[in-house]
Amino acid sequence: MPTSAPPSNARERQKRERRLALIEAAQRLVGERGLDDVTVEEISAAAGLSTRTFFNYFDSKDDAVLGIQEIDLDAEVRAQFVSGGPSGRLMTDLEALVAGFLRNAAPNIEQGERAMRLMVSEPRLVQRHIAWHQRVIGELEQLLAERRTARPSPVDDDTIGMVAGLLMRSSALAWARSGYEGDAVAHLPEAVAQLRLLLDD
Amino acid sequence: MPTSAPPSNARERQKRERRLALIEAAQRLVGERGLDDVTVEEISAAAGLSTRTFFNYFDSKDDAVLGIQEIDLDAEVRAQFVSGGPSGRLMTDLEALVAGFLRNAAPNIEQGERAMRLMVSEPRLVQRHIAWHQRVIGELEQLLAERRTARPSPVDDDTIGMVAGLLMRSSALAWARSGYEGDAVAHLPEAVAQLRLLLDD
DNA sequence: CTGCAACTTGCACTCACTGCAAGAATAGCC
DNA sequence: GGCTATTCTTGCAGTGAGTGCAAGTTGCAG
Repeated sequence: MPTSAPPSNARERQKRERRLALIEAAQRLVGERGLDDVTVEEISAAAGLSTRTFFNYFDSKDDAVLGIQEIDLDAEVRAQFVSGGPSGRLMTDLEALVAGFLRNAAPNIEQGERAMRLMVSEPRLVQRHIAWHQRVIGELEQLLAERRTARPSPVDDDTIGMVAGLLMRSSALAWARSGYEGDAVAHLPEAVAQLRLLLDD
Repeated sequence: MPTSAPPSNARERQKRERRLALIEAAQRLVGERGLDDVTVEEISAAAGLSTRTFFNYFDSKDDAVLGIQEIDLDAEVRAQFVSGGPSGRLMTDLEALVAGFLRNAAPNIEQGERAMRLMVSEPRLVQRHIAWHQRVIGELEQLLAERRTARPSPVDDDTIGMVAGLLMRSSALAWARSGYEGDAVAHLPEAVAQLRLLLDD
């Protein structure tokens, strides 16, 4: 028996299934008809749930299409960053941290890919995707405050946060550009390289 | 007679006045009661206009609070960037271009400042602000495509666009941090410096 | 003064989203 | 198995954002 995915608990399993069903229905319908020609009612019905229940799972229609969920960073990655690691060089450690977030971003890689594809045709989703970065950055800024005691930096939190957001999106775009090879994390180094290239003119 | 602000045209003047009245009312009411406890109807009434007219001026309540408008880049700045200038080094020229956008971003500096203040208490506004960057970046990506013919670059458009967005927001934040000294453009070099500092670890 | 174009407004409508309270499913305990 | 506390779903009623349309109103040009 695998240790990872299925929590023996029957309640948790159904919760997960319903969540996935909603995302799946949302992505399919929006792909067919467009974001503004699909109602939450239709999505819910397609997933076999009530409209009201939809909003127990997602804050908005857009969130469901993107499959947005809470991000839970690995405790290990978190602890290492806070204590000034793993390398001691901020930019390098930031890259490791972003990788940690990206790894836990999408539980389902196909849904992540479909979300990326839909962003091309529905620009509003890009905005929501970027807005989601904000939440991650909020989490990150707490870590930064803690890390500062261990290892101060002259760079302000805002800049660090924005660069982290940029790297997440840039990785996702590189992933898309590659035709969705591997996962987004695999394209993080490429994102960093592009950024350095620009800064070095 | 000044060449800049007042277009003798009576229609244009009233349009501008109504627009400003709506922003002013929106910012005041939201400052007093919070974003979710103010309706568009109330804002419109406070500005002496109908609800329907409100939506002839702004796409959403949030846009009015931020005073968001179309960005019109100076033709000169635009032409220079497209033809590979002014310096020929991409990062430097990008900075000049961003300065051009920032200069035309807010016609009224006090309203810009109030918008920044409201973003602190209303996080949703930050998201809308960032979403507005997206529109600017859309404009910018066209310019990039044109510039490429004059002066190719190994850096992809997405990265350049995101860095431009980062610089705009970073400048605004530095401006806020300074206690709103001068305008946002004045803090652009600071934003660039912070970014370089981080990249150089 | 007159006809034209731009702008405002009211009206009716759709739909996202929320709070609440009642009902169904499940977990855990004996 | 049966009982109870908890959690989750759902219906209902409501608020308010945002849109299309058609009818007025206002400023503009000749």
